Amino acid sequence: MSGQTFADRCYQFLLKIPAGKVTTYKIVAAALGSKAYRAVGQAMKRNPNAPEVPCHRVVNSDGKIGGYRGGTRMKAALLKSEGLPIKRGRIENLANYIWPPAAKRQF
DNA sequence: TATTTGACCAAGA
DNA sequence: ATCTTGGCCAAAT
Repeated sequence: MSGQTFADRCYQFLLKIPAGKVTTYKIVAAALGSKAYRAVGQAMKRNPNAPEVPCHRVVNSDGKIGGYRGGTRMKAALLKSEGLPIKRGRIENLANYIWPPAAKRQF
């Protein structure tokens, strides 16, 4: 069962993310049971299975867009297309769009 | 096998 | 608010 690499497991997790939601590199790594937040991003750059994998839905923990193979500018445009409020290269109310939903109530 | 690399994160000399 | 530093992990070279 563990025939896949860490990167492959990341792709599967990203596929679970619904449109309009985003996640952070740290969350993905934690969901896989590791702290390799850096290895997650590395997996995208090295082998971005794109466009099969929505790697554009992964942002930084600070709500920043983070990096992208095609440029942060394009990544922001894609997220905007998903309905995410991006201001000056940053996502506002990130906790409201993060995935998986952490807080029980976020009013 | 050892070294280097990053689409990161958190804290602050 | 910004920048710097250190740490962290897996995959590539």
